[in-house]
Amino acid sequence: MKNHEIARIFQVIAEYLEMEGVRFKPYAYQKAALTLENLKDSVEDIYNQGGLKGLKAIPGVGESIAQKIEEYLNTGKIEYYEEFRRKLPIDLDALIAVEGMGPKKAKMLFEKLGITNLTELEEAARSHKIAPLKGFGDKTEANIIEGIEFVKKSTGRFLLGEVLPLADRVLATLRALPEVQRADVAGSLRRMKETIGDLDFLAISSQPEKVMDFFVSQPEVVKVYGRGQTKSSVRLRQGVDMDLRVIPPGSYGAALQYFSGSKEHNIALRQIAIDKDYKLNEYGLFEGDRMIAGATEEEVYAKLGLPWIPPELREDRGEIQAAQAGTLPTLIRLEDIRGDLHVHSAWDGGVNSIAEIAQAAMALGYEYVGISDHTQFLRIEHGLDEKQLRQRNREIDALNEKLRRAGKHFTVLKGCEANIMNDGSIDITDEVLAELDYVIAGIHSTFRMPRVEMMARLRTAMNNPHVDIIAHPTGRILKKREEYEVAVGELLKIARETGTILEINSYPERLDLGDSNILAAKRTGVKMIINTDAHHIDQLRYLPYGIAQARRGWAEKDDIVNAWGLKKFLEFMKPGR
DNA sequence: GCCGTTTTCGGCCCGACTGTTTTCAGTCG
Repeated sequence: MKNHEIARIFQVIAEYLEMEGVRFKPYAYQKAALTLENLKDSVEDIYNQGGLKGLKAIPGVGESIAQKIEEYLNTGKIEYYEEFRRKLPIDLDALIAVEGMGPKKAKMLFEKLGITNLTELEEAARSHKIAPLKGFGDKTEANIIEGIEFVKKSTGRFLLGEVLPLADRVLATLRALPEVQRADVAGSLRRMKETIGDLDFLAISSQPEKVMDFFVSQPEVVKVYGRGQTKSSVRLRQGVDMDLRVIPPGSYGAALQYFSGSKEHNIALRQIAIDKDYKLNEYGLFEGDRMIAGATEEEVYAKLGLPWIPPELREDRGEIQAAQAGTLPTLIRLEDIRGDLHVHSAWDGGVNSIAEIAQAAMALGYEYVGISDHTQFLRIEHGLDEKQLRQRNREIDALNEKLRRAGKHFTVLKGCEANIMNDGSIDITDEVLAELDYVIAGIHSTFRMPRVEMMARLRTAMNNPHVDIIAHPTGRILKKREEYEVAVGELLKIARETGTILEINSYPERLDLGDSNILAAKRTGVKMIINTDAHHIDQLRYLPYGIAQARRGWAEKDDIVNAWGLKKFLEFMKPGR
């Protein structure tokens, strides 16, 4: 799909415009980029069927942007963008990925020091060339160095949400090949880790040659590292490396186990094999020279005296002991989820109407959906004030009435994503909060607060009898920003004491709480909720990423409040309303 | 550059914070 390519270009155009200090236009390009990113249909199809007029029907796309899409579809480039790149030939994306660096600073550093990329930025910062510049200083320079270090730590890894759709596509194509009897994804992707280094595929095939031919000649391959009988490695245009191994059927389970990892889990498993005088490797489980298991994972685990362990648990975090004791958790599944409670509507600048959201949620088989628009503090997100919240509530009431009359067993809940101010207070009056079905509260400003103050802030918010759920509790942004100063142990204790639910946010950059915090929450007896934070109905499909985190954190149905029916869910909300 | 149940022009993207300054520019949500 060209949608993503064009969205990316629009995003960079927005940054270039920002750089030049142009007002409002960046917003228009950003909005168009967001819409394209989430569009279900390909712009090629839309253009082929409806021409320029069809493109202009896309929200946020007008005359000028439609023409640029047309230009890209016809020529593969957009001259407006190329012009910017000639004028300011810098790796803008990489530079502003550094926390604290924005388009303006990037421009300044290019003009004064000729900095075009991360390496040059780091060199300049380390040799103290940046601090003396007007508008910069020692702290900015130190922050840049810190930011670069964080970015470097996470380079080479991709978000689960970035690579999973890609891997699914490759896997589906592999499985469709007549020469392939079986194919699976292994590695950290199978374990659904939040970030992925590279993709490992395994296959059984009677004609490995043909499978390898296919693998190395996929349209997105830009580099072939190697092509052999049993293993090939390639790099895709998206920057991801992929391996494919063809495995003999008798070893397939052992190989799947071995290449799924984690390394720590495998070491522990091999130790069990050694204790039984066996040997375990990627070819099978051996007693002396005799293979006693290998075709399936189940038989490998069984011969080691263990039930099959779900890949998400394979981190040597106690899953082997639990398996031995027969106490493995029954992990939460996508099918268990009854509703999504963190969804933004057009009321706060999201894309879709509440009716559209309800429709989409029903199509996903949900029993309820909660609208959680931003509140007034977040002006940029068009946060609602009390009056607007009430207006919106009336719309929801009317919609519920309509659904009821149509005989639908579906409920739209009235919520909000309120802001936790620096002192822990909420930016909406108690009176209006009490009129909602539930309240999510989150921190959206002043992240660099010292730990003691941050915890006091959170404690105050969680003690508020109207605050039911804390959104993205640690504030981390994967590959971009560390957690804010949260003492997770203390947070969990307060959550338990106050009956506050902690969110598992499914947004691919967040996945917050993360897996180990989820496990800690479960052990503390804190309830959680898996939400998408969707700003567009297509983002309701982010939920599996949150489910994956929850599964990695050992969560079961009982731990997750939106796996409960509506009545039980509502009864669990605080009695402050 | 987009958009319209007040508008085809004039709004939209505001407010807090940080780090730099001595009144403000840049960044972030």
